[in-house]
Amino acid sequence: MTRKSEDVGRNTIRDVAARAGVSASTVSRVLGGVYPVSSATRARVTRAVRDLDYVADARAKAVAGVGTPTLAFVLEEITGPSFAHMAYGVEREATRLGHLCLVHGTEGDVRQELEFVEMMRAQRAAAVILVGGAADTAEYRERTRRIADSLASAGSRLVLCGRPSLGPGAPVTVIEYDNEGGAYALVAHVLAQGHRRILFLGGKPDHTTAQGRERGYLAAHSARGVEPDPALLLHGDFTRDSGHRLMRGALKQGLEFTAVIAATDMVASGALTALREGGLDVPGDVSLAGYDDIPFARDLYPALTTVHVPYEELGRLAVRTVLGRTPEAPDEHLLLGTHVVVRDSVAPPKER
Amino acid sequence: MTRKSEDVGRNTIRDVAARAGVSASTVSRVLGGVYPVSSATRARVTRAVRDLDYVADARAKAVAGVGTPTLAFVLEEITGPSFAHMAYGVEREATRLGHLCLVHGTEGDVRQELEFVEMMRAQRAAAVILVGGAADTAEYRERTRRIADSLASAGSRLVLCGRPSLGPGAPVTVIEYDNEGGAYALVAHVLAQGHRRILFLGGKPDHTTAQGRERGYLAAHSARGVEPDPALLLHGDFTRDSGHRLMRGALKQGLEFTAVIAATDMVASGALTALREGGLDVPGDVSLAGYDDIPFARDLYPALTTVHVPYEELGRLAVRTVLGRTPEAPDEHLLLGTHVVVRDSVAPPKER
DNA sequence: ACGCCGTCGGAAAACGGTTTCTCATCCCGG
DNA sequence: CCGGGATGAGAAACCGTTTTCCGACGGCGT
Repeated sequence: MTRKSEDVGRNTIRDVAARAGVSASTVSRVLGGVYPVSSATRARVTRAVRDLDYVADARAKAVAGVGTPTLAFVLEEITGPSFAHMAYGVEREATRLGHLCLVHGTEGDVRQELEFVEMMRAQRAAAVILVGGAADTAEYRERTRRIADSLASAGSRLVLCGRPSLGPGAPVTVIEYDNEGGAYALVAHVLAQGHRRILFLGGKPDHTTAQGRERGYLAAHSARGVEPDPALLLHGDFTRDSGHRLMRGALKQGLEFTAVIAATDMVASGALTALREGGLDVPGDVSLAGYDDIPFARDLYPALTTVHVPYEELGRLAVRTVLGRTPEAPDEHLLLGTHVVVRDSVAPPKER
Repeated sequence: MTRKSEDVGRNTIRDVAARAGVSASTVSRVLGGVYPVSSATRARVTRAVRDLDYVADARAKAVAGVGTPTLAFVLEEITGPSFAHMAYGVEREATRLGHLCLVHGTEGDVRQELEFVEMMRAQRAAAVILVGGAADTAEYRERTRRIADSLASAGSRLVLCGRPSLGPGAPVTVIEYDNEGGAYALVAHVLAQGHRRILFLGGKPDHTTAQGRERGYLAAHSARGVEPDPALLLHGDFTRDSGHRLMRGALKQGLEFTAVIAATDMVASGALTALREGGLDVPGDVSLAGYDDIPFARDLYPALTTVHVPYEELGRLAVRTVLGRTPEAPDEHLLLGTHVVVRDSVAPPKER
């Protein structure tokens, strides 16, 4: 049962051909499947292949124009739980469809992103999926537009996931979730409980994801006819530590509020700890809500009310959509829904 | 300042050569860097390259024997926080060293793992990093040994990360952390607080990571001269839900214990919620500890005492080590330390 | 007996690069 | 005026596949 491994080693199709006493073309044909080849020859070839433990070089196949192209997934932070779920969706769908999946973290650095995209162009990747917000400046649009064009010209397609879309006509696929809508619904829920002074622990001011959530916060207020106090609008980033720091600062500063909305569950998680350290009970003294619905949200104490974002589905959809398109297809836009998950961290404000 | 993009498109080195009025060899040399080429020619070529927005096909380069090989990272569950940190380490170190990084999730399925390894062999990947425990059966060893050999023969090297190592002589690099030692130290800590009946929420019985932690649990007991009650040794898996279910079962069943050790922080997280649902205070009524030190551990309430595992470093080391080796190098073994992180979830048992 | 067609397999050209060989200049000293 | 070493650049071979093109061979109908 054990394989004759006398002769293993990095070997080519010609080695197989030699061992089977046929030409390289024949080996290729046997392996390829369709071309008519006599069963005797076929047997000899498959035998040789097995003996040598031969696997065709995928890169050479790629050059010859066969073989499935790779696809690339680019995010800011691999360790973020929400990004991890997108990555999961992308990877699962990619392997389901038989594609390899490259991954790259940019650490929010534009230069790294650019460099990586260039490498993907060289790899002739099927698609490059860029995820996560960005500063939506004119410079961003121009730069990303150039990326999209150059990828398209190299035969790859750019996918923007939760990123600001470019002007119309760019060869780009955009997959988004209803970011602002989720925030709106969440804040509306908190307002409906009777809260009127809601602290917002936001992200970076020029980060589009942060901006969208902030817009939702504001829109929900004005829909309800309440004027939000600008002093309650804080900025940091999407990390746990930011939430902790911001919350601690707000407490020390003596800000008045009865509820806190964190821009992400991570932020909420840090804020929760800070509240606890400040001796405050959640939701008894102050209500708290997050965004993203990461798996841990329900194991926090109290279980965190938050907005569910279909991250995995977002990833799956990104690859499914892009693999159907020709690289030069015009821009298209998909929007997935979000919804509030009500748990235990939001309650009506205390009477005073 | 804008690029003349009249002529972009998937174009080859020959297109560039034609436009610059030189031969393909010359273009290659200009791009390659070292070969002497007159500055006039060089200028013309670089100009043409820029005009066409040309990038050499990385796959073709690979076939020709230049270009940096890819490396692959295989894990069970991409979304697991500890795995995510390893992935982060691997990816960071890979890009630092200029390598691309493929990622693949097996969902614990041996067939998927095998298929993927075969693809990596075809890709002529520099290394395949397999992470996460496995059932350490004879069949496992034989299979993995075969994988190692076949990868080595294709010029790739296998890295086992937190996985049972094979017999000596296998062409494998093994990077581990002190799994059992961490569990030992943690349980010793809990015993030192005075606990004598410690519930263990373990993983799958044949999973080596789970086994190691279980061994640590037992060893710490016997070092202290206490006989652990076998009824306190439960099995599940490494998920949050498993912890929740197991804990709920133990409570319902009326098991007696004053402390709980969970096989992972995720398990602890589920267990914590179950304890709370059961009206028990942690650590007032029962102490709780986890394993992995995921970032969330300190935002649980109470902050979770756990064992820190240097996951990111593990990943970085895996890459750094393997890229220095020739594929056929004999087996080598690295062991990283772990340590207990004392937080608030463990206290002395209640007087009774 | 002969032409034709279908089946099978080899030689050679592609794929997009790099690298080795080879050759034409140029510049210099003798 | 001529030999010779740099210097620069093209032609051709190569990397490992696939695919096109073509030839050989056997069977069949007329």
